[in-house]
Amino acid sequence: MSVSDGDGQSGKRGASICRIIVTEDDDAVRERFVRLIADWDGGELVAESATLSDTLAAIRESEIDLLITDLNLPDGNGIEAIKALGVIQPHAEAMVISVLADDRTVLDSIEAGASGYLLKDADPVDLVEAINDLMAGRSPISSRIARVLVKRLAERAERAAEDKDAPKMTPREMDILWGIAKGLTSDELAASLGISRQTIPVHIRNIYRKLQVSNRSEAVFEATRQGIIRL
Amino acid sequence: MSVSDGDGQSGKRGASICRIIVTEDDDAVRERFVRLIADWDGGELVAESATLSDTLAAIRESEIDLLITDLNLPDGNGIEAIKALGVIQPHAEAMVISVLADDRTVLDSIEAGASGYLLKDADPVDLVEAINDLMAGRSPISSRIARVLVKRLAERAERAAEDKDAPKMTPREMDILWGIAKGLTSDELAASLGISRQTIPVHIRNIYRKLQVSNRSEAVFEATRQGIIRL
DNA sequence: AGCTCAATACCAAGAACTGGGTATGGGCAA
DNA sequence: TTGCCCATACCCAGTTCTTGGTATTGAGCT
Repeated sequence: MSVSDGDGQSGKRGASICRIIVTEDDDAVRERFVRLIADWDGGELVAESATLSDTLAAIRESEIDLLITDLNLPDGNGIEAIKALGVIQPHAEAMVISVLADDRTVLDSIEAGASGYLLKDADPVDLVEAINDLMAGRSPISSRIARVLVKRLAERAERAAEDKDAPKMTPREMDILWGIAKGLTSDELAASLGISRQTIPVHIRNIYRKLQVSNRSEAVFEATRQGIIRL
Repeated sequence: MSVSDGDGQSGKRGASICRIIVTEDDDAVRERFVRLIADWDGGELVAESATLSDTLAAIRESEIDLLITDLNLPDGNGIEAIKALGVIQPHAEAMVISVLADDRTVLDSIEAGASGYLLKDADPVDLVEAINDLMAGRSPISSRIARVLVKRLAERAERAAEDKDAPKMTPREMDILWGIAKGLTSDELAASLGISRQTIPVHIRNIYRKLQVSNRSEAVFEATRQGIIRL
């Protein structure tokens, strides 16, 4: 199946040719990639490299649209190249092609700025389709890798679900809570909500009771910890 | 191309046949899915449904391994079915097949517990490969959908990077900061740190200056927001 | 109709916090 | 060594918070 939804050559780079760097220390694999790009009329290979330092040099010296990189490089980690690319040429995309699939590596790559991540395994990778995906603002990602992302996003939701037994604040109490988090005094709070300054302490006491705290700073801390206040 | 890395029928459900529910309100599309599953020898169709309520009933009444669902249902949102599945049959997997690709919908689906998300577009979807992926603990995800997940994970990293220019607190100031977050008064703080109560306000003022705030609750809020205090 | 609860408003006393000073010693870097 | 900064300590005046009351209105539920 094609997990990618294809719409061909269309891309956010418009009609311009995609300038590419390929970094891969295995000569055979790299040559295969290079040939695929050469046979394709939508991209131009700006540089090919087998080491991190060569790649970093190429990123500094040439304008590119796409970095395709392995992670295990003889002189370092491809993630460094992705980070450098994000700093020097923020407009460019980055894609990982690696055998690594552990959570830490995958998440580090994505957080470093990789938009695509293909697993280098039995299946021969259709590089051109992946490049088209990237240039069209999509993210070609192997299903094993995607699982890591899904797991990560789902576990955040689980934590939020645990917070569901958090005390329920009334709308007014939420106003007050945000106010004290922002450091407003009772007077400022009253003014900003258009109510009497005498009413503020009542709400605050109710908040204290619900959060089982006894002053403003502890309330802010607890409310944040319980996810009632999201940053 | 196959973005999925295939290893065929192997799955974490072992040799057992995969029990499936298909929910899709478009009769033609649903029939196509049903036929694909019928022609495949690795799965058994437990139920097919065109509505949310039928699906919820099926989830309650039948043991299943996989829910394949559309989101736009005549009587509600398929995400509800995914949530129900997570509660009633937590062992089961869920996959979305929808035309929707907006961030909110995608993230809600994943957070509800969907492990796969295929976009219903021009490309005919290879359902069987997607099911194999899911049963093997991988996540078949269209590249347009994957982009949403990548974006979300990357923006969290960006925020963490911004935190690096957070003001540096001295060890003592960190003690004080934690103390006020826990709601201690100056006296309690002095006692717990074994220093004079007169010294506390000095540290607090320094903290205020560094965080550019003017009271305890705002300090707790800012310190939390900037990652100086981790929950 | 009666009940509960959120939201509103007011008063007052005592505790806690804030912001303005000043000063000493210790450690670390230029 | 000098200078800077952290940590310590003290004083004080003014402001704000906390906590104890009481009470009215309207929304929602039984």
